[in-house]
Amino acid sequence: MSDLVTRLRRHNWRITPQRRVIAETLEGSHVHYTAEEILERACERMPELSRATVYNTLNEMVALGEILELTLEGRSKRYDPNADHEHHHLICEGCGLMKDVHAVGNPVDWLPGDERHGFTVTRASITYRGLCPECQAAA
Amino acid sequence: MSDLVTRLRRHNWRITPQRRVIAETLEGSHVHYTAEEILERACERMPELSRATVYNTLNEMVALGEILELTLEGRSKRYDPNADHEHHHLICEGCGLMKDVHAVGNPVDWLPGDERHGFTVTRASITYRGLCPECQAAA
DNA sequence: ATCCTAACTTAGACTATGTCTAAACTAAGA
DNA sequence: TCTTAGTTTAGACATAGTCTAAGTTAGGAT
Repeated sequence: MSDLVTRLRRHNWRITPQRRVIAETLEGSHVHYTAEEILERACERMPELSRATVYNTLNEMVALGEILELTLEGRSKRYDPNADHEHHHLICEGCGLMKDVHAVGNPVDWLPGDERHGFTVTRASITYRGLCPECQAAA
Repeated sequence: MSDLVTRLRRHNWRITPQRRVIAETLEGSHVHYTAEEILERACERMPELSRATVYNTLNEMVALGEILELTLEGRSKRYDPNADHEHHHLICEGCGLMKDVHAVGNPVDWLPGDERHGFTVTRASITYRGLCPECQAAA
């Protein structure tokens, strides 16, 4: 049973078969898929599912705050079902592998007042880069 | 005289009129333009400049390490001529205004060893989000 | 100076990613 | 059953960026 589906239902969101398949595809993964990858995987269970429904559904889940949209390099956005708790991302510069990570402290605190240019700063996300164990071995 | 042009020349890079215009357009700005914006502005000085040359030139300058490519939300990449010293970005969630900022300390130090999953972590960039003074007033 | 070659530039075709539209379908209440 | 709002669909459209093939240019060799 998908916990994401439960959370979505609380928003009085109609849980159609299409939306259920998309939510379960997202949540069942430990990597962050692109919309096209989600379409491809969801179509294995529901072949008539359309591209537009996948894009619409992902955008709506982002708007509801139940999943995160990640804009990283490479061309396409990726979707992270883990919107619950603060986390950052660690990306391998060799192969593109991505991991969720947790940093100590709040990065907002590391930004001095005179660097804020009058902004109210509400959040911060950190993208760490390096080489994963496999790519270190290959180098 | 463009300092970026000087740095590019050191890479034995042929400085053509097109490349000079692109470099000077980049460097003259305090905002980070998209490739299309650079094309548009550079064309004011050199109307026959082609889109392909702008994209090629920007990609080559990124590969040489002389400018930074920023992948932020919104659909297009932006280019930052200030590759020299470490800095992060602060973005207004209201209007999209972006500022370069400097945080205290090195974010790599805030990532505990057991959160590194065996990666060698070489760098980190922080994206701060909030509301600029104008958007606070409007809210 | 002229030739040669490699580097550079160009227009436009092509690809990838994502949005929009209009029509059809579905579910729930009157 | 009828109505209505919400949902889904195919495909057209939009945008960002890359590729290709041909033409141009710069600079070294003769």
